[in-house]
This record gives sequence, C-alpha cells and structure tokens, in this order.
Amino acid sequence: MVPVKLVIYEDRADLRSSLELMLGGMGDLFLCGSFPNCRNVEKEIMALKPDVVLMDINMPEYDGLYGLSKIKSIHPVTEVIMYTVFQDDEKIFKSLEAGASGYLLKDTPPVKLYEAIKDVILGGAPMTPGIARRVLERFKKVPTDKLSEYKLSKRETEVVSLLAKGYTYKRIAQDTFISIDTVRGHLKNIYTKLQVNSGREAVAVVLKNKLVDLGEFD
Amino acid sequence: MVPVKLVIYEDRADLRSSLELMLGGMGDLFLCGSFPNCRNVEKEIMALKPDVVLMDINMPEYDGLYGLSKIKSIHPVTEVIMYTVFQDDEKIFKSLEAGASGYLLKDTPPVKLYEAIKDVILGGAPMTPGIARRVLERFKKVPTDKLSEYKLSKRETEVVSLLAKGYTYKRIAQDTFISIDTVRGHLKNIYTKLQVNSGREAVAVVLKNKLVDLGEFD
DNA sequence: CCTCCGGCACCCTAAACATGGGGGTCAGCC
DNA sequence: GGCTGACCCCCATGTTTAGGGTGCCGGAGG
Repeated sequence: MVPVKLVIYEDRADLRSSLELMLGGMGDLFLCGSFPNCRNVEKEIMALKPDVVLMDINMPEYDGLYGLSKIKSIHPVTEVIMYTVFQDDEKIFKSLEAGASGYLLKDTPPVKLYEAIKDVILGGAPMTPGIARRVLERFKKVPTDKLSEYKLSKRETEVVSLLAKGYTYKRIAQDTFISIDTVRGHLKNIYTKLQVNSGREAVAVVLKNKLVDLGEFD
Repeated sequence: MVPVKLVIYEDRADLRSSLELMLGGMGDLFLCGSFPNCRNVEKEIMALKPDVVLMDINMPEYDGLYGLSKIKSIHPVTEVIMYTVFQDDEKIFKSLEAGASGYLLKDTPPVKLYEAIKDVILGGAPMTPGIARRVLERFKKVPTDKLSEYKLSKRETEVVSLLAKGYTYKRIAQDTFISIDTVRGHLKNIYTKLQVNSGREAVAVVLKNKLVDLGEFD
C-alpha cells in the first residue's frame, strides 16, 4: 500500500518534533510537512496535497479552525483530524461543521494517534470517547418532543406544517380540502397555542423545535 | 472494580449463545441475562438493572428500537449499544435520537465488542468507523454554505434573519436603523434571490439550509 | 471616465393576513 | 343529558405584505 501522506500543524515546537519523530517513523506514513501555524496553509496544502492533516486548534493568529476551512475549500479530499486540548462544545461542533473527519484530545496515546490516522483513511471518524459522546448528545430528541408540549391537534399540525412550506391560506385550503376560513380558524388557535402572532413566527417556532418534518428541499 | 452488568438481546440463538460464551467469559463482565426479543423488556430491565445492554435491532415483532426506547424511558442510566447488520441512515439516527450510546455493526471483531462495552461505561460512544463517519456527515454545513450560493449580501442576510425571528417589517426597520421601505426593498431582492414569494417561504428556506443562526429559543 | 451594484428611501395598489365576532356537527366522557 | 374538544364554516375590519415603480448616493471595477 502506498504510504499515507501526512502533514502536521502544531505550534509548540517540542510537541511538533516529537510527533514528527513518532509518526514519521511509522512505515506506512509519509510525513511530508509540519508547520507551526496556518499562515501559509493554502500554499502548503496545494504543494503537498496530503491525505491526512493532523491539526492543532489553538495556534496563534491563524488557528486550526481557519486552517481546516481553508483546506476543505481548496483541497477537500484531504482528511483533517483536529488535535487539541480543548473540549468545549463550540470548538468541537465548529470543527465538525467545517468538515473535520476526527477530533482527538491531546491526551490520546501515540498508538491511538497512529490508529486514528489509519482509521480516517479507511473512512472512519476517530474521536476521543468523550467527544463521541458529546456528538451523540446532539442527536437526542428534545424530551417529549415539544409537540405534546404545545398540544397541537392533528389537523393543526398538518396546517402549520404546510404553512412552514410557505403555502398561502388558499393553497393550504385546497390541499386539505377544507375552506379557507377554516384554515384561518385553525391558524388562530395555532398562534394562540404557540404564543405567536404571525405566520413567520409560527414557522420559526416549529422549525426550531423540529415539530414538523420539512421533507427534502428544492 | 465491580463487574459490569450486561444484558444481551439477540434473536438468533446461535449468535446469542456465542456472545454469551464470549462476553460472559470476560472477568470484569457479568452477563446477567440474554433474550431473543424485547417482548418483556420492561420487566427484564427493571429486574436486572444492567449497566449495559447489547441490543440487536432486527428482531421479530418487538425489535431493538422498541426495546431501546423502553429502556431509556424506564431505566435511563442503562447504556444501550446497538448491534446490527443494518447500516441504513434511518435506523442509525433513530437509534441515536432515542438515546443509544453506541452503534456497532455485526462484523465487529469480538475483542472490539468487549472494548466497546468497557468504553461505553467510561463515557465513550463506540461506533463502527463507517457509522461514525455518517454521524459526522450530519453535522457538515451544507456545501459552501449555500449563503454564497444564494449570494445574499450582508444587509440582506441580516434582514432575513430578523425575519426568521418572526419580526415585522416595522420591527426590523427599528432594529437595523433603516426605513421600513428599505426593509421592503431588501426583502424584494431577497425573495428574488431565494426564489420565493412570501416571508414564510423565505424563513423556511433559510432555516432548512441553516443560513442563519437562530440563537436559542424562548 | 462611466457603469454597475449595494444600500438607502419613497410611492402606490392589490392581495394576503391577523383578529374579532358569529355559527354549527360529531365523538367521547362524566 | 350536558360538557368538552376537534373540526368545520361564514363575516367584517384593519393591518401587513408583495410587487411594481422611481430616485439618490458611494465605492469597485471595467
């Protein structure tokens, strides 16, 4: 198998050189570059076209999040593993939104680091256990699904979800085979229950709380 | 360390018994029950109060998703690892929404299975690499952040995000220190760019595509 | 230089909407 | 039987929106 081309971004010189030593020594890794910050990330990535980047987040000035989004915009096939001491949700999710393929804390033992790099190449998404858990937490449904909280009836849910599609009253009336006045009536009750007083507000509420399915778009 | 109390749900008798053998033999696991379906899951969980459940998804009648949600509602501290041949998104995300702490495919080698159980106890979230990747995909912002796709200007983005909060034109005008007619003007352009023709539709579009931050609600 | 575009402002009109009434049927529950 | 809640319909009033103009300014770029 062709060796995996690896690039490291890490500001602390001592840590960087030990990473170089450690990972560069692995037979099937080819460490083709390591840098203390992301100032020239675009040039570096374009020149080296690495398979995997190990990216520290906390670096002066041009930090890891900056580097990550640059990499993903100019050479998206490069897999980026975030490597940091930080465990705060904001950094985690910003990284994942920007397309990071893994997220490791710096207390990760070297062997695991190596495994993570191999893993990411094989289509995995290596994460420190605690991080993985955080990620899963995001998926949990809001307790009792709020729909019951607002107690919208079946018909009301139907109407409001059509509203959320941007339909006019007329269109909603047609689709549900009821009169436009009835639609109005339902909306009155819905607005009361949701404690809003405009359709747009209602749409915002139901979408934010995922009360309705939007289906796919466009 | 106190042994981890484990319960297995798996309909295939052969697989179930080999799991029993394998995992029961581990010194720090205490296999306190194994069942071919979730018919009596409530009674069983209440009686055994396991630390971890290894849950097959595909079982006749009372399946793993059913079991999972029952467990999470009656004894939420029990960690549930889904264990299945299925890799389809719907099952994955339904499981995670319902509170599963891990998701393993059945091709997972036994050692990894054991590790996963230990992992989940330590607050991890063991996942087959491919699954982890799927999960991360969900977090990715829509490609190039569509904002650029729709090419909304800064002001337009601002206006439309206030609109998404349910504000009226008047309110938006006040908040942005511009005239209400200007707000109207911006909205006209926005609607054109988003290819919609009502505020509610616009709200739906921006929320679905996560073009704006809604901040937290209520 | 001049043109384009974002941002700003104003006007008008017709349509859509929010809100307040007034009704009514039917099913389920005490 | 009386009550409640979901669902249905109609009317009237005033406000808000959508969509169509027109015009002015300033900065970016041909």
